[in-house]
Amino acid sequence: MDISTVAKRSGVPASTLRYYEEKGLICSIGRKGLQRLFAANILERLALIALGRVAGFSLEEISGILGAGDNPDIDREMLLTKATELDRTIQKLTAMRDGLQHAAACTAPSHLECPRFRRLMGLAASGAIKGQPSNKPVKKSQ
Amino acid sequence: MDISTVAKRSGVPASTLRYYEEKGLICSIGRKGLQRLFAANILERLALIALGRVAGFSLEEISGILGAGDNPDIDREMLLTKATELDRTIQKLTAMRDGLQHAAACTAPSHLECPRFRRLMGLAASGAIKGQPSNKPVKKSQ
DNA sequence: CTACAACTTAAAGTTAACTTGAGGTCAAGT
DNA sequence: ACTTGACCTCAAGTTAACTTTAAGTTGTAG
Repeated sequence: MDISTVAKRSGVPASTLRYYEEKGLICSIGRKGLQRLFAANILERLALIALGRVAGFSLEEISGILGAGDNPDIDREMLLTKATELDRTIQKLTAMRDGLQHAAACTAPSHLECPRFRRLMGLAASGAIKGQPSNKPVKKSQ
Repeated sequence: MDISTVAKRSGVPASTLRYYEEKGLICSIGRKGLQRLFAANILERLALIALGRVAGFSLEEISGILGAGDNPDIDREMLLTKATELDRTIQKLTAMRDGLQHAAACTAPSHLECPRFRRLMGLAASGAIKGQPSNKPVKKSQ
């Protein structure tokens, strides 16, 4: 597949694909002239990268998790650490989701004054602030 | 409370507090000379902001959710939209957490070849790539 | 009352993750 | 053979979210 095919099928712009290659997150399987050629499994890898991004990992961390090369043997302990980290995040997000849902339905004048909302958020927020707030959102794709 | 007290108690640096105030995410309740004074509930608000950050919302979005002012009446539909968005994220992260945990235990040469891993990730990744990948990680706090 | 540590503002600098632009190459259709 | 459009590289630009720095002000301990 050439780069524009990958771009079309994955939704990831060609410029980003080149950037990812430069960063070692993906690699082309060869060239036809100057044009990069990618294997079919690149789509899967891009999906995993996207997934890592929404999980709040940096490209560097993702590179660590996925392995910069192809199938390096991976630090299993690190994987478990990431899984645990993710688990804490999931718990917070769950509380936040519930909080948002409740806030949408709640009749309290300000949801900051609703005890239910406060309890839900308190759950999530405890530790949120001293934890590692490591996400930074980006322009929405499209 | 003065700014350094807030900083100490919340873990959010004073420079960030000033930045958040400038952006309208928080507001000081007054001044003693030039020094900002904050109400006690600022800590709660900061926790909510931190929470929003790990949920992948931008400061602007958080400002929208929390209300720029104090207790404006909020767009309930937007809250539900955010909750739904969050729910999809949670599902992806859950699949990813399970995938990571499995990968750590799996004996397959590369987890990219382990069918269980692929199934877990496939679940999460479907839509991840065409969805709105709106997270961007940041330097770890501390 | 004076020193000074801690605050203030405004502006510039930093980082990650991209995107854009200029200038060049090349495979493919006519 | 020649044009064309999609690709290439490399460098510079962009954005969000901060941090740092420079220069100035101030509440409080001595």
